[in-house]
Amino acid sequence: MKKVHVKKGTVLQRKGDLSSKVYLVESGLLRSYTIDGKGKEHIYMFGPENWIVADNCQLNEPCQLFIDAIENSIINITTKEELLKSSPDLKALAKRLRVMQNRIIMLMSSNAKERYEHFITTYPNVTQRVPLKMIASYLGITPEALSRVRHQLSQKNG
Amino acid sequence: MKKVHVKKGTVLQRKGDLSSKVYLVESGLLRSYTIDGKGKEHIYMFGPENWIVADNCQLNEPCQLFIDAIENSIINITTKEELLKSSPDLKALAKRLRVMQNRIIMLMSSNAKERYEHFITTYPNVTQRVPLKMIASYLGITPEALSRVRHQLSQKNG
DNA sequence: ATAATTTCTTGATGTACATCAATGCATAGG
DNA sequence: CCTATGCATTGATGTACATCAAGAAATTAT
Repeated sequence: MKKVHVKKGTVLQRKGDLSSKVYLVESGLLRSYTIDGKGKEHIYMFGPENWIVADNCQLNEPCQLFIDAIENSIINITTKEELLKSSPDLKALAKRLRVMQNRIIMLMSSNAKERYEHFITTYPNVTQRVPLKMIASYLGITPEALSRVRHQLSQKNG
Repeated sequence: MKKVHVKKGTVLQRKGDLSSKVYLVESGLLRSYTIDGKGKEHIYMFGPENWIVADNCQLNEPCQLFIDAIENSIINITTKEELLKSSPDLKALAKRLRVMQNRIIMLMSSNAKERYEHFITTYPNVTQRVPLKMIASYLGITPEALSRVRHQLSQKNG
């Protein structure tokens, strides 16, 4: 747990970094965000005082978010390994957080087709077991829109 | 930790219930969802085998989600109190999960105006400290759209 | 203070998806 | 088995928001 002062504009983490840390904000304001395929920024989270900012990615996998300071800030930095040592229950929750993070990013940056493709790769099992209108409801689109997306995709793939 | 068999269609929790439980799915498939102001359903999560389904609401506050079984299922039911007893660290994470849950529901069910109103009540501090284009980026809309929403709102409130 | 850059606003136009409506297919219950 | 209910698809139309463009206001740097 290392305390540091960072200036407005300081970049703490870049998408693709491997050793993603956990930032506890003491004062100031952090921000985490992604950049989508079209180069558009999507803010995932603001981190004001007492907020925890982190990328819920797999340990040792390239992370997804940029994190920077948008005000001069005082923050405490920890590693995920350290946190896991002190409370191993977190492991189960980490998966859950990861799923939710991906969902939020998907909802902010993907169109209907991308959402559907994301779903069938994430939940290959579930896809076969529920009516399409439920998948549409999960994706935040209408059954009609999903039907048209599927038609489009089936054309393309034969 | 009580193990129960539930039939397809069984409702385990209704929006507004006070004693929201945690459901560990052993086999089968659960679903959690909200119903928005227009009566439209939005699926928050599917819970297949080994998934945990729960409403990340405050203890003793009315919950937000409906939970039901969409296949015959075997599930283990726990209370949140029980979980907190066994690992008190969860408390900090619970807040985080709650924020994320609300965000997901907002992204699926709210238009630009509702998103902005939701933001200023959730982050009254942050609103004053960041440029509007960042708020727009957080809300999943364009700065132009946010500007028009704000214009609309200022008309109404004087 | 002045210039340079960024932010915010406003208008015109475009588009992805929603909504509404009708029809053919499944699936379940009597 | 037949009927009823729900599901998926397709077409026509509507709409909220995106995109593009330009100018005004505010902020930052020199």
